[in-house]
Amino acid sequence: MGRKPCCEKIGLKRGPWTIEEDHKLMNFILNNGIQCWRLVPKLAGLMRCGKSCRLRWINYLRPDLKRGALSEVEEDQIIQLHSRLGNRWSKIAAHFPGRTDNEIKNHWNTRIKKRLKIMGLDPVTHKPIEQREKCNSEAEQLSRFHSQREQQKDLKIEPLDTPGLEDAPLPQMEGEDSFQPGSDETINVLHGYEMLWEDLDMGMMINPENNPTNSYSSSFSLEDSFSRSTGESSSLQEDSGQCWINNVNYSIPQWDLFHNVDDIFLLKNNQ
DNA sequence: AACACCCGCAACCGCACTATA
DNA sequence: GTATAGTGCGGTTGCGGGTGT
Repeated sequence: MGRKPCCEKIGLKRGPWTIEEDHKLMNFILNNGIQCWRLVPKLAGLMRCGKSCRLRWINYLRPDLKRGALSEVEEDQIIQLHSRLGNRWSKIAAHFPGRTDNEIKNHWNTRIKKRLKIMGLDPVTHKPIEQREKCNSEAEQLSRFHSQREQQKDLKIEPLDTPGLEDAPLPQMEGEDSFQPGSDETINVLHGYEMLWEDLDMGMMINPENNPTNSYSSSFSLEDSFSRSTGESSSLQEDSGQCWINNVNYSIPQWDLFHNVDDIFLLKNNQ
């Protein structure tokens, strides 16, 4: 059948949002609520499609968003939920107030997936990967590890698809025999693998977060605005937020005034 | 200092689902 | 029952910053 695009695309702006656009969208929604996303850009004076506005609001401008890196506990919960729900990110995100499906999806794809693979777990099924596949994966890891080392030493290395590796026993965890895909025991297995790998001095590979690199969006951040209104400041904000403050000067709503945002929007929508 | 590569994240795209005429 | 509009969701892409050489 083929649906029409949600809006006329000619002449519409794409790409990163500017502070002015954020400001317009925020002001409009706070004053009028959300009734029809298609009308939002027109009424708010934005050259964007409704879909883009919706996404920007949900993923970035919503006042109840929780910013900052996901904690290890949250990460474990995501793994648990993923084992039950699969890639239903919106359902998973529903368990984390203030987190967006996009954020969780990104985190899964960039970190958790790798972490599980390195631990020998299939990120899709949460089952231990087939022995051969696992060996290959281990071989890959070892290959990278060795090649980095050997590159430093400028030495020739042996090929890694040696029979010895294939015959190597898989790490056996307690209760692994009774492992059920999708069960909560996934977490136990994860912790078991972590301990094992840490014993092998591979902790840095499993937990790259041990050496985190602070990243932040150059776009407008509500966390920054909150910090400014409350005087709170994290180390991250001192770097990014302060820089932002120094360079941008415009008024934004005081988010701590909106204790129950849902009520506000429901009220608007019911009018 | 310059370049290449890697990684994380915001944003886009297209399909699916639901409501409605 | 069918077509269409609106919205939600998941997969993918591309940009920008960080890191290594």
